[in-house]
Amino acid sequence: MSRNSEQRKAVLAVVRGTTCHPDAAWIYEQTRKEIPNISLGTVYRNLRHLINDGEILELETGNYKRYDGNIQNHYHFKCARCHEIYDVDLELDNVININNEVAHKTGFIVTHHYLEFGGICKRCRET
Amino acid sequence: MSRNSEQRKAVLAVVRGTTCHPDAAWIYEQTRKEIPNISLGTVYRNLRHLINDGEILELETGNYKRYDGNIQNHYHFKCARCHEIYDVDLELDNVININNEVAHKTGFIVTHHYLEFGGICKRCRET
DNA sequence: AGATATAATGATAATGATTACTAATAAATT
DNA sequence: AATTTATTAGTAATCATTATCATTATATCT
Repeated sequence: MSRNSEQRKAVLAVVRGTTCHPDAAWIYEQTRKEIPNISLGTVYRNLRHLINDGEILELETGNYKRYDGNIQNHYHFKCARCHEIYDVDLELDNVININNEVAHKTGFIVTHHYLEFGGICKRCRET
Repeated sequence: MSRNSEQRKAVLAVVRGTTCHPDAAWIYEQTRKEIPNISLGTVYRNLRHLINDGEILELETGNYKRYDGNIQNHYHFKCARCHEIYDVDLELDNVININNEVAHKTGFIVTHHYLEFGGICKRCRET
């Protein structure tokens, strides 16, 4: 049974409190401002716990994982130059029903989809 | 300048010759059937080279990377139970223009998108 | 064809992110 | 208060990937 420790609350607050899709090292640095002696292993353990509970999302980004406190359905844009991940808050109505379309054609159970755009972000484009 | 070694040709042939979206270890095992003393580092080096040349694609899958010899535009389905990746060869006409839609709304340069479906595949569903 | 330059290789060491381990701690229950 | 057990800090271990380096092989240029 979950005990909702101070460490877990701190990790969740950090992930929920940003839109920068941070990695574990950044979350570790931030939580240390509240709990200076927190262990990096504790951060990883609580991130996994929060993912299993559906409280945060995990993003697969090659060399390391990043985390997202926004569990609402939304899309991402990843800049190929600075590697920053931006939220794409578009209402893509024409994307909504493609789960059903794929399910029908493949015979698979389709529960979700992940859509990520790639290119160059505005800030990188202007420099 | 590229020298198109036997090792590179073997790695490319292996990645092109399957639809299973293999990881580096599997590609290593397969190429060893042709070139028994090939080094794992050589496999990694050539995979990276082929990616930079646009001859194969790299898939980000959490703990390790997987590779795709199909560079045509297509989508994927990842089974949450067996973790197999299937090609989704649908013509999703309504998805084609979303790059432009996102570019217009964000001001970013949008060159591509990656769309992955998730759920349970047919084989896992039936067992 | 032979000489030269340099890309590529095999073997192994190093790296970096993540996970496992362990003894100690702290919170819920009795 | 005693007991149970999840959680922690600290550290070691793991695993995929990358870097290093001496050697080999291939393309290019006379």
